[in-house]
Amino acid sequence: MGRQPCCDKIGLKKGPWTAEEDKKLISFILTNGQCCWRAVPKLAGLLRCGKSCRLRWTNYLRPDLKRGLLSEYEEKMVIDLHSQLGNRWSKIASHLPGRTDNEIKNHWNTHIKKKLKKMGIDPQTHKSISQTSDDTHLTDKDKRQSSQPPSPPKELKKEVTAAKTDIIETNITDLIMDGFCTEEVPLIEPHEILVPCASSSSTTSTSYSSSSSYSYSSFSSNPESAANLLQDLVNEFPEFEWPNICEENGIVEEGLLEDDFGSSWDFMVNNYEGGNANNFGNDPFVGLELENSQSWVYGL
DNA sequence: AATTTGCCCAACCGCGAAAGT
DNA sequence: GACTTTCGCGGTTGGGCAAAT
Repeated sequence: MGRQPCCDKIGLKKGPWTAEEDKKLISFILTNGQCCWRAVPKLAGLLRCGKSCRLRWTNYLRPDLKRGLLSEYEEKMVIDLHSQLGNRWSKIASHLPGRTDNEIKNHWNTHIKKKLKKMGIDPQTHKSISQTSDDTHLTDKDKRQSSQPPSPPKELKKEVTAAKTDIIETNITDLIMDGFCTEEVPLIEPHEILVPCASSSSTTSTSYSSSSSYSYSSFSSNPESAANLLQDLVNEFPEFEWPNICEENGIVEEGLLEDDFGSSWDFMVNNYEGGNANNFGNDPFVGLELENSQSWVYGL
C-alpha cells in the first residue's frame, strides 16, 4: 500500500519559505534538535508538513552548509563519484562536506552534464559520446521528458563496493588528486587492502574520522613507506612549503591537532606520541590541507 | 520596449525501505 | 506476517531572472 501524500492536508502551506518560517524552524531545531519530522511543524508552529520542514532544513537552513558554486575540485569529485555510483546523489553528497544531494544533483544537471558533453564525454556512461546520442537541439522541456538512465540496480551494489576497493589500491597521488574519500572505507577489512603508497607493498590498516576535515586515511604498518609517501607528496605538491621534511628518519613533527579538528593547518607531519589526533591514536600521520579546504590525512 | 527562450535552483512529488504496531 | 507510519531518496516542476530576439 502506498503512503498517503503528506502535504495534501487542508491548511498546510506549500511553496517558497518565508523568513519568518525559516526563523521558526531554525529556532526550534537549535533548541530541540532534530526529532520526529512529523511533529516538528506542529511543535514549531508552522503550517507545513514535516517533509517540507526536513527538506528546508537539510537543503537550506543547516548551519554547516557551504554556499556558492562547487569548486573545480568538488566538481571533479562529483564526476569521479558519479562514475562509480551513478545517480546516487545522497551517496555522492556524503563525500562532499557541506553540500547537499539536491545541490549536487542540480549542479550536475545544469553545469557538469554540459561540460562533459562539450568534452565529448557521455555524462551517464563517462565514455566518449556518440553522434547519435547528441541532444543539444532539445529544449528544456524535451530534456526533462527524456528520462535519465536509472541508477545502478541493487545487484550492482557489490560491484560498486568492489570498485571502491580498487580505488583504495591506487597510489596516494591518485587518491589525493582524484579526491576520493569515503566513510565506507571501514567496511573494507584491513587485510583486504594494499598499501596506497606506490613504492611499497606492505599491508595497512584503515581508519577514518567523522570529521568533514578528514576525507580518507590509511595506515601503513611499514615505517619505511613513510619516506616514500612523503617524497610522493613533495613531488606532487611542489607549491607547498615542506619545511624540514625528510629529516630525522623522514618524519618531522610539524604541528599537532589541537582539538577536535578545530585547528587550521596547511600541512603537518606528526609523529607525536600521545597526541590527541582522535582516532589516529598514537600513530604518526601526515596531513595536508588543500586550497579548497579539503584535508587529507595519511597514517605512516 | 515587448516577447521569447534558456538558465538556475528551491521545492514538490511519489516511491521504496525501514521501523513500528 | 500484515499493515501502517515515517523517513530519505531521486526525479521533476515551476517561478524568478537574464540574455537573446
